[in-house]
Amino acid sequence: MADPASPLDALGPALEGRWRTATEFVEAVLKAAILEGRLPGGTALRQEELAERFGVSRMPVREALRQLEAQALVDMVPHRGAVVTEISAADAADTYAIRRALEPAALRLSIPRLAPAQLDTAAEIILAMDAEPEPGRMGLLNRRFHMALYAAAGHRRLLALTAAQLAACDRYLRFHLAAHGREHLSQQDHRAMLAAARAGDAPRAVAVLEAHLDRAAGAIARFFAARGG
Amino acid sequence: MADPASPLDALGPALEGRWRTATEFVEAVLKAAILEGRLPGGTALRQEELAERFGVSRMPVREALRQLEAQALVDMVPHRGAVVTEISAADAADTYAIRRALEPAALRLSIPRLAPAQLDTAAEIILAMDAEPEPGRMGLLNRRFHMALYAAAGHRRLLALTAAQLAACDRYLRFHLAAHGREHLSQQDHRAMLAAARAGDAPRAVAVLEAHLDRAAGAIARFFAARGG
DNA sequence: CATCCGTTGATTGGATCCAATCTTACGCTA
DNA sequence: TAGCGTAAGATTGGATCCAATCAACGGATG
Repeated sequence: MADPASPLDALGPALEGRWRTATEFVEAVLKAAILEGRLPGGTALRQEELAERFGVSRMPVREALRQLEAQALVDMVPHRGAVVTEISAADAADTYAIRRALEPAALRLSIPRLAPAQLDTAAEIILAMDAEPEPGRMGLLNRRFHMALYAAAGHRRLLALTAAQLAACDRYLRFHLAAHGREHLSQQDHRAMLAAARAGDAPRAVAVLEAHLDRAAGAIARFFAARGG
Repeated sequence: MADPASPLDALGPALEGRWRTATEFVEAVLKAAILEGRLPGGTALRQEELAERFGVSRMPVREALRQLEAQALVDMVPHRGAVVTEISAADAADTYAIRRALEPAALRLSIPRLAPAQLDTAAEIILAMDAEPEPGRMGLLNRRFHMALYAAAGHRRLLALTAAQLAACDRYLRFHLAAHGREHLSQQDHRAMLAAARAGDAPRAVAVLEAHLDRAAGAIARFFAARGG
C-alpha cells in the first residue's frame, strides 16, 4: 500500500473541521502543507495520487489545484500537471515587495479606526507568540497579529490580498526562524507597532512596519545568498 | 432556441485566438465580457447555460468560474452558483486603494531600469489612445500603457497583481469616460508620467501617478455619490 | 390567517468514463 | 554511436451521469 516514501506523506492529518465541499477540504489541507513547508517547492502534485489520499475523486483535486494556482502556491501547465511553486531569493524579494507596498497602506487606513478590542486582540496574540514553540503555528499567529492591526482598514479586497501575501511569506518564515533562533527581534517590532497603534500614531507605526519588513526581507536575502552561493 | 433576451447575449464574439484548453477559452471570453461591462454586476452565471453557449460541457465552465472567482470578478456560493461581482462605490474605493499601494511601488522599482524601447512603446500607446474611439479598447490601451511603465520592475508577482487590479478598474473606467467625456485629462497625466520616466525622475513620476489615481478614484466616487444618492 | 413542514424542481458538487496530450523508451538509420 | 521517429504508457482535459443541496411552492395544522 504505502508506495514507499511519497512526498505526499507530509500532507499531515485531515485538519479537523467542517467543510462545505470536498474542494474546500482538499484546498485547505494542501495549502497548509505548502505554507508550512511540508510540501517543498518542486513537488509534483499528481491528481490521482492526491485523490486517493483524500478519499475523493480527481475532480475536487483539480478544482483545488486551480484555486492554489491563483494564489501562486502551485504552478500548472496544461496537460503536464501541477507542481508546488519553487521558492527562491527572487520570489521572496517579490513577495516582500508586495507586502511592503500593501501593508503600510492597510495600516495607515486602519489605525484611525481601530477599536480597543482589536488592539487587545493583537496584544494577546503577541503573548501567545512568546509562548509558542512550534514554528508551524508561529506563522499562523504572526499572520493573525498583522491582520489584527489592519482589520479596521475596511476595503475587503485590500485585506484579502494582504492576507494572501502574508500567508505566502510563511514559506520563508521558517528560514527566518532558523537563522535568528527563537529570540528573533520581530517581537520587539510587534510591540512597537502595537504601542504606536494604541497611541494613534500612524506614521510611527508605519515606520516600524516598514523597517520590520525590510529587516525580514534582508534576513531572507542573506539566507539565500549564504546558501545558494 | 433563443431564450428570449438572456443577459448572456452580451457575451460577444468568440475572441478569435488559439486556446490551449477549453477552460482558458471560457475564462478569457467571460473575463472580457465582465471587464467591458457587457455582463453587469449581479448577473447570474448558470453553468449549463454557459456551457451550451460555448459549446462545451459544464466542467470547463466550472473551472473558468473558479478562476474568475479568484480574480474577484465573480462571487461563488457553494450549491448556489456564481454571480458577476457587484460594482459599488466601496468596491471602487477598495480597488483604487490597492492600485494606489501597488503601482507607485512598481513604478519606483521600474524607472531606473526602463530601457528606451520600453519608453517608446509607452509613447506609442499614448498616441493610440488619442486615436481610439471605442471605450472597450481604451481600457486595454490604458492597461498596456501603465504596465509598460512598470515592466522593468522585475518582481513577476508584483506585476501580475498590478495588472489584475488595473483590469479590475476597467469596470469603472466606463463611468469615468462617461462623466468626463473623451477629452478627459488622463492623457496629460500619462504624458507627464512618461516625461518623468524618460528623465529618470522617479519621485516626480510617482507624484504624478498618485495624483492621477487619486483623481480617478475621486471622479468615480463622485459619480456614485451623484447617482446612488 | 400565519406558520411550519414536506415535496418538487432546478442547480450545483462529485464520480466515472473517454479522448487528447505529453513523456519516455525503444528501435531504426545515417 | 548519435540522432531522430515512432509507439507505449502515464497523466491530464473534457464529457456524461449520479447524488447532494437549495429555493419555491403547496398543504396541513395551530
